[in-house]
Amino acid sequence: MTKEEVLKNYRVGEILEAARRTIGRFGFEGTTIDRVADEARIAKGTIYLYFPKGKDELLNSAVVEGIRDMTLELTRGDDATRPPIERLASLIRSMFKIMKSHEDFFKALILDSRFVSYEPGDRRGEELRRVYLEWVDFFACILRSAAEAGAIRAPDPQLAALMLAEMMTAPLRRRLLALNDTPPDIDTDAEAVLNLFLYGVRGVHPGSQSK
Amino acid sequence: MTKEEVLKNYRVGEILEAARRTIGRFGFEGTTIDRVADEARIAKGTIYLYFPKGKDELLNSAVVEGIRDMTLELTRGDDATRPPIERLASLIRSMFKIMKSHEDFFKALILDSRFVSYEPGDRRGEELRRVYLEWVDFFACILRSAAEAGAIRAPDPQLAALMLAEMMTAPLRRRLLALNDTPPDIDTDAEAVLNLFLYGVRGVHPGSQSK
Amino acid sequence: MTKEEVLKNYRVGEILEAARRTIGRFGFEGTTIDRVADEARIAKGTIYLYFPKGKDELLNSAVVEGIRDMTLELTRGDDATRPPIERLASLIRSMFKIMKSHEDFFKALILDSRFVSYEPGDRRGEELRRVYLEWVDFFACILRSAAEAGAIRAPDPQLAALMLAEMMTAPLRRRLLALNDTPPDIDTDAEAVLNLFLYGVRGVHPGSQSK
Amino acid sequence: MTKEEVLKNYRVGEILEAARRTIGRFGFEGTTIDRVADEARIAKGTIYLYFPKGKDELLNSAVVEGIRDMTLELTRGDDATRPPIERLASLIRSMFKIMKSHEDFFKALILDSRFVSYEPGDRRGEELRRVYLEWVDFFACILRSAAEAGAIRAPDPQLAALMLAEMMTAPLRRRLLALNDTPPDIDTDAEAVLNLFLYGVRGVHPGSQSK
DNA sequence: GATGAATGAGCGTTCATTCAT
DNA sequence: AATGAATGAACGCTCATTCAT
Repeated sequence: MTKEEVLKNYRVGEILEAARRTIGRFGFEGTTIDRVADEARIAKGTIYLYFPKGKDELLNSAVVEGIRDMTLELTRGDDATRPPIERLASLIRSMFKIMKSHEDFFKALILDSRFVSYEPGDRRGEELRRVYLEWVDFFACILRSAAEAGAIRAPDPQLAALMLAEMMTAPLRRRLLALNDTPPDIDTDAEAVLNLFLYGVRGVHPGSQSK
Repeated sequence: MTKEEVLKNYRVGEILEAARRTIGRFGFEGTTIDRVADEARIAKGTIYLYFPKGKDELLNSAVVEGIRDMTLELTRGDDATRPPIERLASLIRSMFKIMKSHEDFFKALILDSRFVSYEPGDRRGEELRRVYLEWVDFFACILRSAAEAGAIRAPDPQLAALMLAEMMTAPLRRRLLALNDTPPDIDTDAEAVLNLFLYGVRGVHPGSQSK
Repeated sequence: MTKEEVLKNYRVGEILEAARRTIGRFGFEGTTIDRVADEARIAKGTIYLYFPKGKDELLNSAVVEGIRDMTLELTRGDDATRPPIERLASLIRSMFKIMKSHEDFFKALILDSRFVSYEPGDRRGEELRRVYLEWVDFFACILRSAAEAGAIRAPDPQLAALMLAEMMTAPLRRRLLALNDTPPDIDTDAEAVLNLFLYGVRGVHPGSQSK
Repeated sequence: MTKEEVLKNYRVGEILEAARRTIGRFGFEGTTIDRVADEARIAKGTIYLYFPKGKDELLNSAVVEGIRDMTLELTRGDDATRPPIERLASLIRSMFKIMKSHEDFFKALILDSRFVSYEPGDRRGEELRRVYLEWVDFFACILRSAAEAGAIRAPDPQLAALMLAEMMTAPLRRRLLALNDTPPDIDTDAEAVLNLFLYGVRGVHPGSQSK
């Protein structure tokens, strides 16, 4: 990679990060090119040097990269050799940590998203779909192998993964909407999600299982 | 209620419905006062007679009323005397039917929402929070009483209800993002959600439970 | 025509006139929507109520209507029963008067024109072409009938008409470029054009013809 | 002239030529510094080394030089010893050839020109005026000497020359506006212009002159 | 009350110009 | 001298809001 490309990548990354910060602070609706430029401490016109297709492309890339990074961060701590249930438990805990560390961006993503305003077939929508699908499939794969190992029962692993993904947003949503007064720490939240996902509300709790 | 108030309520309701149709058709971003007025077959200025605080107030009210209506529709078919698990099963199925019948609006709500662009403390955000909370609490109550009856285990019924709510959006999201080729019918989806919610992926399936 | 249509036509006319004044004052390049709005003493947004297709459409319409008006004004003073040469002479004189009375707009039209920036087949270009052609053909018809009457010789009346049209811009261009110090009055200019067009530089001058 | 000056002149010439090509391809409106730089295969900033006064100066110079070159090319084929009418005829034919060979640039010049957007007194406008005047005067001189020789009658040679210049654009304009279906070749066009200029529509045609 | 024409602040985008390298 | 990344003023256009009718 030439020196120019390195610089360009660096700039693109900086702008995307500024975009995510802006989205986190002002929401998607409140994210203007001016604000992103301010956040990135560059001039408005400079944005268009790196994102000639304009605002939509920029925001889309920011979100796509955000999800991609998250997936990477998630998989970095993953150990495929461990038993599937343990892996799952560990991943869910990691996920909560990740969500915590990008809280504002996630808030916007969950509560103010613009996931599929695109016409079906629009390249940008496709990209977004793909990266989201990758993330879901990462979980779905684990579930599938766990099911094959007989550790769990999952007739439709993709759907189960999707539901897991949604479940993980629940505590965040609760916090964001301030529905509870004293939010539990994220480990407790992670436990709750894992628990419900594994055993359901009727299932036998590992702890109570004993006896 | 005076005759004027009746008329006013009627108009307000019509406008809100038009707003929801517009949101369903064009998404939140594509919803302009012009389009809502067109959809309601009234003049643009008239909207400001009934919503003097402007567009945000209108959209917020439309969403709030939409959720409220949904909650009402849901509770209408509910029979509090039945066993909690049966109630839950029935409610989840109803929920899928309701989502199906307002598919476009739901799509916008889930994928293109603008839930909390409001500053914390903003009255509109509060209202939205409250009506969402009511809906969640309706489920939470059922879960609590089920737990007290020993039918389920739910240390944090509100969180469980929230997770259930999120889980129900999973099949819809899958359909909307076209992640699967041949979407199952809504009854199958409802079963899957109920199943995971009750027994988790490790739990004993009712069918397999037997023996 | 309803009252609304009358009002609308009036507004459209006012805007087009303002556009022509702006073109006359600032040239095509210097004509911005803001300036046209200022000139018409209305708000910028109002322009878009009457010209929803935007600036290009507006400027195009302004030019088209300008040429059309000119053609109308020209034909108003025309008497088709008179001998063709006399008609031609009279029309040329009228033309100079008209150019004089819209001098600024004409200046822009001749020196700063944007006649065919349009892609071939563009509706706007077609309209412009048509109205220009109508104007040229008006002269071409007169020339053709004169030729048939034996009064003149014109193997290609349309080309002759075009050349006449161009010839008439010569004195204006001379004035605009200030190529001469003391511009002759427009009657003298009209005479010169008529003379050259009728007899050429070698032809027998009516005056010198005598002898 | 120092070596540096030679190089500078060479660069200036290349840029001006690139500018004319760009004007020919994209019109005046579509001519940006970026495109000229691309066309000249130099960096954008380099243009400002040679044209520190900016874009207007550059485009103006390009046009001025274009007209100057054309005048030079025209005079190169001229033979001042021949009888004036013959000279004229030959020059008109040359002119059509020149216009043909720079068709795109001429098209822009005639139909999309920006001749006098300048304030009166602006140096650039003066330069343009001067070079145009030179071109016109070249013809005017021929006409004057022809008149003195008694070959033609031209009370105002400059105006006659201007009209001749305009007349020559008529066939080109006809072609550009596609007003005729099957454009005649340029020799026919040149004949038509010469004929009208010499004899007018009433004049005695050389052919019919015979008797 | 109801209307919709009018408004103008604010946005996304372009591009002539500058200047550090 | 040559570069091209960076700049920001200026433009076309949208749309929430107002107000005379």
